[in-house]
Amino acid sequence: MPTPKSLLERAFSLLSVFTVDRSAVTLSELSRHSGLPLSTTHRLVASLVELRALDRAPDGRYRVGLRLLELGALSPGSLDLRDRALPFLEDLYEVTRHNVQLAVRDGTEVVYVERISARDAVNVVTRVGSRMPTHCTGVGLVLLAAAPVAVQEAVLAAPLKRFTPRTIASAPELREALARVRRDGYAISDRQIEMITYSVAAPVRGPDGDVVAAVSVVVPTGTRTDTVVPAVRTCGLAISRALGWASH
Amino acid sequence: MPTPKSLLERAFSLLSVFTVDRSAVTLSELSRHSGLPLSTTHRLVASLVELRALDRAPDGRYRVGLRLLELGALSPGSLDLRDRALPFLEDLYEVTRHNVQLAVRDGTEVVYVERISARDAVNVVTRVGSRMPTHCTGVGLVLLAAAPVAVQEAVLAAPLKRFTPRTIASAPELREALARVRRDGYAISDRQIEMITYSVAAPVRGPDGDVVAAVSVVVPTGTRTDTVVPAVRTCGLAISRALGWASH
DNA sequence: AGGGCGGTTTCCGATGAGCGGAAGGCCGTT
DNA sequence: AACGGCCTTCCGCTCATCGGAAACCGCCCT
Repeated sequence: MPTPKSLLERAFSLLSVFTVDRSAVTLSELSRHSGLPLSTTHRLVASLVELRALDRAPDGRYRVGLRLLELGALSPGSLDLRDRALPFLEDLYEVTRHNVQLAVRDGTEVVYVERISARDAVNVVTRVGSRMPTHCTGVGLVLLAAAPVAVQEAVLAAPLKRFTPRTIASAPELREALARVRRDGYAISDRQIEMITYSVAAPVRGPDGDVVAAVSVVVPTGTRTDTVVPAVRTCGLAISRALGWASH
Repeated sequence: MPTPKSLLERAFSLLSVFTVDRSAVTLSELSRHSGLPLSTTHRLVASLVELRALDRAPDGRYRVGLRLLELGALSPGSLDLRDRALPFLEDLYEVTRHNVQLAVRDGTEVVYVERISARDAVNVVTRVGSRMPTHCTGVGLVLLAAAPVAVQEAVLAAPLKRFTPRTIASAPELREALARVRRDGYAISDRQIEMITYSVAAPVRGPDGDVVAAVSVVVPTGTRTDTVVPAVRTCGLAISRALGWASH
C-alpha cells in the first residue's frame, strides 16, 4: 500500500484490508493495515458506512457491507454466464460428485464466479470471488491459452509461484502446457496446487466463439481421467451453446 | 440522485447506475443516469477502472469489475454463513426440488446471499445479491419478526408496496403476520409476490441465539404445506446448529 | 481510586485534489 | 460538408479533504 493519493485509492485500500480470514476488523486495524492516518480512516470509514459499503457490527467492528455483494453480483459472468451455466454445472457435479468451478480471467489472474462444493470433496481452497494465478490451475491454463498474446507474455515474464514440486514454474514449461491446451481443447492441472488433487478444465465460448470462461472439476489424484475429461468438455460445450455459441 | 457532494457518493452513484437489466453502459449513459457532468464522470470512471471496480469492454462500454465480486464475497453471510449453510440448502433442495434461498436483513430490506435454483422451478425473480422488501417475502417476515423494534416501526411506518391482491399492504395486517411468525417459528408468504407461488421460511440462529438469516423455499400454489414446512424448519435448525447455536 | 492503555471521536486551519466548462477529436449518418 | 453522438483533454478556481492534536471512553492492572 504505497501512499495512495486519490480518495478512491484510499477507500479501496481500506476495503482491501478485508480478506477471507480477516472479515471483521476494528477501526484502528483498518488504519494500521491500510497505512492511512487514523483520523483519515475514521472519516473515510464513516462515509463508506453511510453508503452501506461497510457495515458496523454491534461490537464496533467493521465488515464488508451488503451493498458490495449487490454490486458484485452484477459483474460480468455473475449475470448471464452464471445463471445460464448453473444447471450444467449441476449436471457435471451430479456425474462427478466433486468440486465444480466456473472461472473467468481478470488480467493475469483467474476469478472464480461460481462453485458447487461437494460436501466431502477434496480441497476447498477456492471460493466464489477468490483469485488464483493462471499458470497453475486448470481454468487458468484454459483461459490463458485463449488470452491475448500481451497477457500471456505478462504471465510468462513474471515469476511463477510454486505450490508443489509439480507446479509449472518455468516459462518453457508453461509455453508447452499452453500449446497442449490449444491442441487438445482442454487442460489438466496435475497436482500443481496440492499433491492430492488434479483438475480438468474446458473452455466456455461466447456467441462470437471467443473463450469467455472455463469450467473445471477438481478430483483426487488417482481418479481415472478417461471418465472426467469427456464430462468436463461436454459441460463446457453445453454452456457455450446455452450462451448462443454455434460451432462454426 | 440529489446532488451528491462527496467524492465517494459520486463514485457510488456511478456504480448504482448498473442494474440487472443495465449491466453494460457507455460513458455518457453513466453521466446521464448519475446526473454527474460528463467530464467528472470521465475522470471518476477512469479511476474506478484503474482500481478494477469497473471494467471496460472492448466495445467501449463499462461493466462492473471483478474486484467488486471479490469484495462482495466477503460480506457478512457470504463467508461463514454461506459456506456452512450450503450443504443443508442442498439437502433442502434435494427434498423439495424447488428454489431454495438464504437471505439476511439489511436495514428494512432483505438481501439474498445464496440461492439454489431448480432448473424448471417456478419464479426466478430473486438472485444472489438482489434485494426485496421485508413485508412480502417469507424470509422478510422471519427476519423482520426478529429485528429490533426500531426497524419494525420503520417498515410499518412506510407505505407497503403491493405486488398482488394478496400482498400484505397495511400495518395491522403486517403486525398480525409478524405475531404469527413469532408464535409459530416460521413464516408463510402466500401469493404475495406472484399469484402462482408461495414461500415458506424459517429462521437461522447464530451462536447467541439471535436470528442472523432466514432460509426459504418457493413452491407452486397448491403444494401441500405439511411436507414443506417441516423440511424448511429442520433446515433452519440444522444450519443454526452448524453455526454453533445450541438450543439452550 | 488512580493511572496507564488501546481504541474511538471531534476539531479546525492549510492546501492541493477534484471540479467542470470549454474546446477539440473521432466516428457514423444525413 | 455539415451535423450530432460520444469520448477525451486541458486548466484555473475553490472547496472538500487532510491529518496532527487533543479530548473521550471503557477496561484492565496495581
